Amino acid sequence: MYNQLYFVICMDFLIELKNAGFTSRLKRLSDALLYSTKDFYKTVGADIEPNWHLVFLILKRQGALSLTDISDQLQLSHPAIIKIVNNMKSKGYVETKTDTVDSRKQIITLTELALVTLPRLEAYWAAFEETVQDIMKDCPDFLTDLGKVEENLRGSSFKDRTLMNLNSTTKQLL
Amino acid sequence: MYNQLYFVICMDFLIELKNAGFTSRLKRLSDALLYSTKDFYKTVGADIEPNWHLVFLILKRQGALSLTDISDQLQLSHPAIIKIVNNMKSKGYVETKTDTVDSRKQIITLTELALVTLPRLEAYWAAFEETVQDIMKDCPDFLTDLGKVEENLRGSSFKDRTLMNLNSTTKQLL
DNA sequence: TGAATTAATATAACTGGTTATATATTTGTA
DNA sequence: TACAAATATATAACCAGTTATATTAATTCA
Repeated sequence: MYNQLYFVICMDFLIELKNAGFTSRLKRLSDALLYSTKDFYKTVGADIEPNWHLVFLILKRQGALSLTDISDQLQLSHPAIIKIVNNMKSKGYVETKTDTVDSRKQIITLTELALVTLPRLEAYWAAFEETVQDIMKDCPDFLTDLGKVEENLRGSSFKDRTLMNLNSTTKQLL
Repeated sequence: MYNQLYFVICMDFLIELKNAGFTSRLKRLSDALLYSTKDFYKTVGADIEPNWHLVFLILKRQGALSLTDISDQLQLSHPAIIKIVNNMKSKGYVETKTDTVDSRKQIITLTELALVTLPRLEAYWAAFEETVQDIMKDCPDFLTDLGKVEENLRGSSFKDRTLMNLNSTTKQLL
C-alpha cells in the first residue's frame, strides 16, 4: 500500500536529494538500461550480452585488435575486456591468436559466425538508437551536457575535486 | 604509444558513436564516480561503502524502516538492500529487530555508532555535493534533463520502446 | 650484452547490482 | 475458519565492472 502510494504521487527520494542524489540516479538509470537491454536480448532470442556491443562494433570497424587496443579505446580496464572477449570466444564470435611480431599480444578478430550474425544484431542496435533518441526528445542537449561532465572530470577526478572541496571547507572553519 | 596518442587528440570511441554510445557512456561515468568515491573513502580513512550513503540518509530522516520500505523508496531491489544492510550491520552502523505486529518485517534503525559517525560523513557528503555542482557548472539543465529521461522511461521501459521500434522498422520493410 | 624497466595479458578477490526461487507470515475470502 | 493469495525476507546464481598482483615478453640503456 505504502509503496503503491509512494509511486502514485511520484515522490522519488533520490530526486528530492537534488545534487546529493546525482550519482545514485546515474547508477540507477545506467542499471535500468543494462537490465532492460539484457531482457530485450532474451526476448528476441539473441544469445549475447549488452557489453559485447562495443567490442563487436570496434572489431568490425577496425579489424584485428589487441586486448589493450580495445581497453584503451573503450576506456575500460583490461580485465573487463579479457572477460568479455573470453565470453564472446566461448560463443564463437571472436577468435584470438598471438601476434607473430610481439608474442605478448593477443590479436582478436571477429569470426565468420560473427559476420553472419551481425546484420541481425545491427537491426537491434538501430532500434536501440531510436529509443535513445526517443527518451531524449525533450532534452536535446543531454548528450552534449554529458560530454561536458565527462570533460570536466577528465581535468580533475571526482575524488580529487571532493578532497579539495573538503579541505577548503575545513580551512574556512578554522 | 598508440593509446597515448589516442588520448592526446582526445578521440573517444563512445562519443563518436553518438546515440549508440549513450548507455555505455552513462555506465562508464557512473562507474567512474563509484570507484572514485570508494577511493575517496579509502583516502580519508572512512570505513564505509558508497552505496551505504542512501541508507544512512533515509534512516536518519525517517527513523525505523523495514527492508521493503527502503527498497521501495530507493527503487532498488530487496536483495540489494539486504546486502547493504547486512554489511552496515556487520560494521555496527545499523541494527535490526523483527516487528512486534508483523513478524515478517525486519525493522532497521541506526545505532549510536552511526549517530556519532554521521557528522563526519555529512562533511564528506557536503563536499561531494559541491563537486557535483562543480562538474555541472556549465550545464545547469543536466539534472532536470536527467529527470526527463527518467520520466520518459517510467512511461515505457527501454526494452518495450526498443521492441516497438524494432517492429515498426521491420514492418516498414515489408 | 646483461640487467632493469616497461608493456601485455591473465587471474584473484572484491563491490554492486540484478533475476529467480524458496520460505514463512499475513491477509482476504468463500 | 480454513485455504488461497499476497507480502516480507532470505538466498543462490549470475553479470559487470573495478583494483591488486603475478607472469611473461619486449625494450631500453649502462
